Amino acid sequence: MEQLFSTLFEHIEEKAQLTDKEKVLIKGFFKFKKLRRRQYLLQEGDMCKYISFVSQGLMKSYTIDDKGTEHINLFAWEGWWISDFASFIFGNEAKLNIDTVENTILLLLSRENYEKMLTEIPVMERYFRILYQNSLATKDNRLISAHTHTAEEKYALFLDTYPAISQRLPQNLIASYLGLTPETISRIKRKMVKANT
Amino acid sequence: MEQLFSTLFEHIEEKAQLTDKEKVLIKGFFKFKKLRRRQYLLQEGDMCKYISFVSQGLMKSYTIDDKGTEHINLFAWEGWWISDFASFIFGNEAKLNIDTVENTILLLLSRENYEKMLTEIPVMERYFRILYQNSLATKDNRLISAHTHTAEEKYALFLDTYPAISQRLPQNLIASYLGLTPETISRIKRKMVKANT
DNA sequence: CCCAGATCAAAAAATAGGATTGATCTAAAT
DNA sequence: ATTTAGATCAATCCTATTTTTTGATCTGGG
Repeated sequence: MEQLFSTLFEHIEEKAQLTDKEKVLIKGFFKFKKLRRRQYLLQEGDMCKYISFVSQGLMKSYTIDDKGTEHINLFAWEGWWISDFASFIFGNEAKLNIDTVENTILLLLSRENYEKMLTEIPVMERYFRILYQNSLATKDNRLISAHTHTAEEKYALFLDTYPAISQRLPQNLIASYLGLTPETISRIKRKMVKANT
Repeated sequence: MEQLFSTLFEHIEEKAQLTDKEKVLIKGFFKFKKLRRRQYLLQEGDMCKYISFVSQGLMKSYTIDDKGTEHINLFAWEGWWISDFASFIFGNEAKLNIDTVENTILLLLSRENYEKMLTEIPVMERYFRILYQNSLATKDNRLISAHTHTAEEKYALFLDTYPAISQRLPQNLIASYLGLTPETISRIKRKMVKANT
């Protein structure tokens, strides 16, 4: 119970200092949620009522095209937030699906508690400002990479950027994230292995 | 789309007559939900905002004890309703978990629409009265059986009472429903086969 | 016209879910 | 005290589902 917040506090304290009093307050704003592997947190068309902090586990958010293919938008593991932001902020229907890749424990923050927390604990303004700023910056990277790199480069870059998480992901999900087919990844791998021997 | 309501209308019309006008009205009160195999509909601690009619598929509701063992409360297949009734009616936190055994299509009825439907379509009062009355009666059966029958009798009775659904359930779930271990069921089966040869 | 990568179909490999078996253990009923 | 029904634990087996790989063929942009 206690320990589930430690990931969150560590994460916050990378960006802003917290007093013990603040920590106690913060805890009060969150709800727990445990999800088994491959469970939905959010489906397209639902309202996204929470932003969720991953305390343990691994999730993905994605869209599904007309052909039924998943396009992964984001992976979130320990220390990441995940939600359909447009739906959470503006209250419209979610365009994203979110589900778990591994069994996951989440800390949920409702819109109401989010606002409350920001007014009652001003240092959290700073935390979220930095958080958003960072994710905006990486989102740009992602778009640039999509255009300028070959399949092999994208894959190598992914392994390089997220070595730990690559281990935890089946490679068809990596493919979906990179906008490639699983077959392509498989062939790239074979080529890479050969090149190394 | 149309056809998803046919199970519901058939089920209602076993208990009360409906005009075409009423059918159109009724449709308006429901939302669809599609769930893959092994997905949650409801978790302990959530609010149960809907009662759900199973249009296709198979679900279970259950509690989890301190040791992490599931105790199945109810199976619901085509033509059954499922929910955490206490949570739906009184608005407290759900004590039950509900998830799918097979891919399932549900018709969801919110508390608000439930009330509306009952006032706007009085014949539905009769439908639900009979429905509740019947489930109360079977619940008694269940309790009696738990005390008075041996494992073998319980299992045989289950197969006999729900021959069709037994086919669709893995036997560890039947075990959990009957308050037995999977091993015990396995041994009973072996015994029964022997006895028949 | 070439080539990176997609698409389609099938097969192979890896995992996960379920069922079975044997070996104890326990509590209630004789 | 002893029997017995059924639980518990651990290991193994079987089967279904997921994931990866492979080969063959197609496609659109440079």
